[in-house]
Amino acid sequence: MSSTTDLAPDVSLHVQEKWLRRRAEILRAALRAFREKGYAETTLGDIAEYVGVRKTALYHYFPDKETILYECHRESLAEVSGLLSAARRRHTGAADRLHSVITDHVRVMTETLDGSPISFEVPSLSGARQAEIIGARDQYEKGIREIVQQGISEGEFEAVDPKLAVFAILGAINWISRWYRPGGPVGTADMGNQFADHLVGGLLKRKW
Amino acid sequence: MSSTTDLAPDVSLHVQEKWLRRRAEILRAALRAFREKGYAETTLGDIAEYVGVRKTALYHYFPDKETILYECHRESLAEVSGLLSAARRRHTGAADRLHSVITDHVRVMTETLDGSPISFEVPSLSGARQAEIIGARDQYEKGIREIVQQGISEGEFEAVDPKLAVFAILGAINWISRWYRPGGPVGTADMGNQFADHLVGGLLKRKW
DNA sequence: ATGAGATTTGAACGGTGGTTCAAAATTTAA
DNA sequence: TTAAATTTTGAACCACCGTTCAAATCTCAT
Repeated sequence: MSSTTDLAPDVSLHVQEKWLRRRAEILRAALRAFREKGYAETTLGDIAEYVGVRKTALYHYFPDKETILYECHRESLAEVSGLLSAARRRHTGAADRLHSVITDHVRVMTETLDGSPISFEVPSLSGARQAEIIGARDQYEKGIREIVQQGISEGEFEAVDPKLAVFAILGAINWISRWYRPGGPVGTADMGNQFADHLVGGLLKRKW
Repeated sequence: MSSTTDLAPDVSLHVQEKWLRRRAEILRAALRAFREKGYAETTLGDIAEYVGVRKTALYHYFPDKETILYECHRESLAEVSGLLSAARRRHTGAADRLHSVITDHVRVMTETLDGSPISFEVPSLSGARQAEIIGARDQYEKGIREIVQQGISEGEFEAVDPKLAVFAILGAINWISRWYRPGGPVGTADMGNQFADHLVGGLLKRKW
């Protein structure tokens, strides 16, 4: 019947929605497995077990293992991609914009992606897919760098190397996937704010 | 002849030193391969190729792949483990101590470990080894947390959750392995200082 | 120079995991 | 209810990779 990204045109709406629900379930299970074991050590059997099927059922929804990873990446990026423009709309100053991006990114990491490890698994993608994901990631980084540069130019931030500053910020945020567990003992509703205060505060011009 | 952690007692000094040199070379190659591909995707053939031997030669020096990883972990921890006590000896204030630890840790990451990805590969260790590495890592984190707590208690730092603050700091530092490349375009001699200024500065009590 | 020891190599093994494919099972729609 | 469509399953395949082992090669020490 299906190509594994969408359904045949004559399939009923009910069947389509059921298919999409199962597909989404597989992606959720994959994300969890990748977080726990990494992509390479996760077997299709692991993912299937979390879903409650056998590994070969996954081929009804995805053509191969890598595509599952790729789709996880795309979903993660979709969550993150609007954060910059939202921060720019809401705020004019660099500090407020940066604070907003960080807070939102932490929220996405913890509430939507459940501590997604996806930032780590880029090298497992092949050729064009890897280039695409890296491209989108680099766009996001660039956008944050521009905010930092804005802060420096307007005298709000110390004259740091924006690239290093952004790597530090994104490192802190991406590392959340290493320790954050939904319902775990660490991490509260306010952690986005603490992260942002810390990471933005450290850039502000010192008043001596 | 050898057990793979040391040599037979009657082996000449010359042969011992040669053996140890080769062994160290293998560890260096492994660290590089793990950085580039991750532990799971790195084959023994990859490591061997970097050394210029065949994969089976590695068994003369290490009993299995995991032991290579374990030894990489131990070496990394050896580099990091003295940083806390050094900072405590050198400084009395929390901010100075924290600044010192961060600067030193960044230096170790970039100069000694060439951007070691080792923080990421803990789940690949089995049982007792994993517990050991996690234990040592947790000790280090705890030490940093105590510095942060000192800063809070003495009114030097904002009243943050020390655990979150330390995760942010260690995230930023560990993330270096994702973008830092020896001789690469990013990263200068002063990046440790920028990182430390940023990450410590963000904790300092605000003066309004 | 030579024999012993150290080091490296290549062949082989076995287990694992991604993938294919056809049959079985389940669901759907008339 | 029934046939068609969809979904799941299990058997099988094969490539790959960690590991073993004995032979080949190299190095060392006398």
